[in-house]
Amino acid sequence: MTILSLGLLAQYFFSSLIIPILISFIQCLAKHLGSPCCISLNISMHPAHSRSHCTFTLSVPSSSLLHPREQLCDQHLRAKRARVESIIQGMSLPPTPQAFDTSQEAAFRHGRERGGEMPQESKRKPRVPQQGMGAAGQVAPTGGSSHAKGCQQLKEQLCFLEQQFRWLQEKFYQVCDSENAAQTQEDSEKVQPLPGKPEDRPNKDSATFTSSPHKVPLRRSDLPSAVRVLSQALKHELSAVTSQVVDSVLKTVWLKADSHIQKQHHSLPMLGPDARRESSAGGKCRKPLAKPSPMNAPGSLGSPQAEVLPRALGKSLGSYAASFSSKGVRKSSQVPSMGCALGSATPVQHSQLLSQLLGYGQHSLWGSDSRESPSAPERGCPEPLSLPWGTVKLRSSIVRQQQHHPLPLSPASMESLALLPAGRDGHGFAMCRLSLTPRQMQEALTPGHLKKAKLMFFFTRYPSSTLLKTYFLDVQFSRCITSQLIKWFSNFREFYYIQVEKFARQALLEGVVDACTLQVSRDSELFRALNMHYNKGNDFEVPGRFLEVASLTLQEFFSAVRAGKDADPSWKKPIYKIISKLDSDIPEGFKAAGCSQELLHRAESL
DNA sequence: TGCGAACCTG
DNA sequence: CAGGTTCGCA
Repeated sequence: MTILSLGLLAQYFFSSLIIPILISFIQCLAKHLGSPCCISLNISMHPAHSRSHCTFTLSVPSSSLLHPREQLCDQHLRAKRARVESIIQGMSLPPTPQAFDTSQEAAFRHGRERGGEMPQESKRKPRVPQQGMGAAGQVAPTGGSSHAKGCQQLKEQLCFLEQQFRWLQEKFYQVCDSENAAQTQEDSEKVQPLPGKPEDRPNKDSATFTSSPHKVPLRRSDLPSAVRVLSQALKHELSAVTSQVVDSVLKTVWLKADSHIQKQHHSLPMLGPDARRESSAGGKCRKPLAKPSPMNAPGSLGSPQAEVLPRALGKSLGSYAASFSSKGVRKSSQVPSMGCALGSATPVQHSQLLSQLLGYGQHSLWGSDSRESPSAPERGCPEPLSLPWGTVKLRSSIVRQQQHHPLPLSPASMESLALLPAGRDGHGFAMCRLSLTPRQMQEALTPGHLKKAKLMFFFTRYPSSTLLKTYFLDVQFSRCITSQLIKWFSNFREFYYIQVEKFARQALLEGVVDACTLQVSRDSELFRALNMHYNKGNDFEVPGRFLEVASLTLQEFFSAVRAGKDADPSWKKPIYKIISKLDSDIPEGFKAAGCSQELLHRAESL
């Protein structure tokens, strides 16, 4: 009996993330492979350290594990890969479709149908994944003993898995080490996996894991960005590995399930291109919001997160912060509480994801029937956190609802917004932030964020993505999120320019001669239209600067139209250029955590 | 070629 | 407001 003992990363991530997935899949796999190649799964979680340590062992009959651990080297993997590739080549034979029999097969078929990407998938040429996915993935039955082959494949999967975990573990410590030079030696010792002595690991891991994940963040309450790097690096790696695990195990089961299957082999659509695309570093996200993939959660952060970090924004209170009145002092008790509550929904969500992928109902194999995450404190965890991942589209309707029922904020209620602790520098926020798991930052934009963005438009019409990241600190930025925010402002500008142009033409028709006479005041129709759009309910005092910008925009459009420049298809470009230089600083209050939530909460409570 | 912005549409 | 397309730039 060969034991693969996988020393895991901090329980925080694995017990809630990886373990449930692995357990579920391997159980599924074991069930499917049947007795001759039975897999015994032994997961021991130390009760005393249930939140800090766990051991995960996979026991596989030695008959199916032919290679010693030493052979996990790259050369071996390459050899296997070459072999697999040769199999694939010999596999391109006429398919012999066969009906699915077992319930699981039906489930897989279901999952594939749900994926709905069969046609494209079959066209897609086989990917050549980087992390050895190929070795695990595309093995086709050649008609021999499927069980034997299944076991062989399983063995390879496990080897691969172990390698992945080890790599991930090292990654983790690398980040930790970079954080804490004092611990470098000690940690690096622990990181070194000792293949020959799996039994040694639990203790070491235990010692390490009980300290690192908790100590590091808490000790560095003054370094949120550093912790952010850590968390995001971890998320990225976890996602990648998880995705690969899922892919490889599913493929094994799938191939095992239908030894006569054919074409579809190339296209195992189960996880489809989405999952892979999402998990691959720097994966595209062309349609970020159309089909929110659950897998986009933590790991789709292909973007260099380091970019986000330089948050040492020098910008002080903008010259227009005056638009927020500034009396009264915000009580410390009002420190934004957004996201502070710990959500333990992760495993559940993963299970749901897996269930759906496999075509199971929500109440099946994974034993998860709760749709809602364990309720987080209402105040601390507003709506978004309890929603399933990435349901941005869903939220759009929420936005609409709320926009149709605007609840005006009293000027007084806005005061505290301006006085929110200046972003993450508030101690409470820093601590809160550090206690967030990667997942507890918003992974999708909420109605509150939209409202905030609209108000920000009064200050900046052309925010850079960097600036947006600066002002949406509670958002887990990904390529998708960034593009959505950018898109929002694009839409805002579109509406803005359309309105201004409309009024400019109207002024021209009304016989206005001097462009300088066109001034936008709070009484003007143009302002009302704009205010209605960006500040519905008039619960925010629009900065005077915005009136100046609007006036200038109006004059520019007026002059351009009067000069007949609108005959040029791109006659607006020069105007855009002018206006883009008129952005002003955004009040620090907008940076505050929970700012966007408060905007809505306040509206709701009034 | 990839990206961002504008443009158009629903 | 979001999706899709086009265009210009690097």
